[in-house]
Amino acid sequence: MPIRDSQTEELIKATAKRLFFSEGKFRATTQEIADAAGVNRTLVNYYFRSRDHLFELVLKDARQQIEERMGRLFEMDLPFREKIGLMIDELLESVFDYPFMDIYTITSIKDVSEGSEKQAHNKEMREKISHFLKEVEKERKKGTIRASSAIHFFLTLTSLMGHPITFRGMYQLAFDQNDKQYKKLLKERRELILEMLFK
Amino acid sequence: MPIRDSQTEELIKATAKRLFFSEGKFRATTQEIADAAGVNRTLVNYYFRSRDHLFELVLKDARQQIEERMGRLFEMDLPFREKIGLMIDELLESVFDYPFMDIYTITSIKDVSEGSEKQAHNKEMREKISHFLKEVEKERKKGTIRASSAIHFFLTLTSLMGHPITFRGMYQLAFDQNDKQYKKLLKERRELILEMLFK
DNA sequence: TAGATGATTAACAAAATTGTCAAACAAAAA
DNA sequence: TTTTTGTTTGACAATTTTGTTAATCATCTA
Repeated sequence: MPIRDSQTEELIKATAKRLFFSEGKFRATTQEIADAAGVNRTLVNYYFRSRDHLFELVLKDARQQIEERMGRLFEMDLPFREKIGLMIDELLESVFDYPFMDIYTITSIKDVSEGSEKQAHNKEMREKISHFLKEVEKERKKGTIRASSAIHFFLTLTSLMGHPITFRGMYQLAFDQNDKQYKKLLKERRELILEMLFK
Repeated sequence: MPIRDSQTEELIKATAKRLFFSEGKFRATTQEIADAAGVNRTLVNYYFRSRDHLFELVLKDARQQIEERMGRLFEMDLPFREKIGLMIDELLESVFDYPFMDIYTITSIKDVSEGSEKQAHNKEMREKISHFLKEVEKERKKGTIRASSAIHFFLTLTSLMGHPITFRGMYQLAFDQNDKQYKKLLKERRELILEMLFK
């Protein structure tokens, strides 16, 4: 099958993405990736040079996928409370795909600080957060939100949204719930979170 | 220095604990551990047989350290709100020591489900949580807390307490804060969290 | 002082993982 | 059909990490 019609490259990439960031197997070997994709191990090198190269590519891909969605939301001109509501929906639906994305970020935070490309990603993140904090501060002065400062609002929001997703595996085990039950539980939290954040 | 007066064993254990669960280097090799402790690599094997053996030992150790403190708190006969306040303090002071403890738990959650010893730890955890949930439910019926159910209360509490600690590295980078500043920020959240949880 | 005991070390072997290479293969183009 | 191009495979070498072994060292005790 010449002339680049093979789906193998895409298959390997998708499989690696799932292993790394959906199942949290950051240490998956080339052999494990190849087995999961049902292809010969050498093909991983053939299409992606090295394991590290593949990892970086997939990391960038998954991040972009998440950030694009969230980015569009940030830009929208909506009442503040509605926007936050949409952010919660967004997380519940999309970030659910890669629950181990942010865990990787934490465990590699020291490496993240170094490296020019990572520095850039870093700066971009800080700017986005800074922009969001200003928006929150405006709202806070209007007196519609409970938090005593923009940072506290931000931390409360991300905590309430992120933690139950990050620790999903643990809580499903602890509460003895299957995927469907747990998702339902998280959906119930939408209004609950909004009421905690706003007066 | 014969007759077991060497501090090397303890030094290696402490160093490994720090690397694994304070710095999040779960993959630290025997060589890295030995270097960090300033001893010969072979001594890791001499005292602990294998790397896995050392890891399990240190994991058990760190967990016990955390659970003992939190356990005592659970047992105490105090007004509910005070108890929750103490739990928050506890986390802010002690769990700070091993911020990567729970991250390890997540990434190894599937392995955790298997293995008889791990099954036991699992069951113990579920019983503790179940006991706590009953206590919350009693309180909820009294009408002193906001949450619509014990599980929601539990999730809100752990989210607000845990998330800023889990993601400490990221947030310190994002907000450009040093350790002292961030700890101060977290202390400010104590009252804030209590007000969100209780009427 | 001589022997015993525990601590430390360097050298070695085994296993796992990675990346490269040349050969085999399949389908399209000449 | 033959050639070309891209794909797939097995074999190999290099590297990393681990755990064992035997030798050496230091101190305590008889």
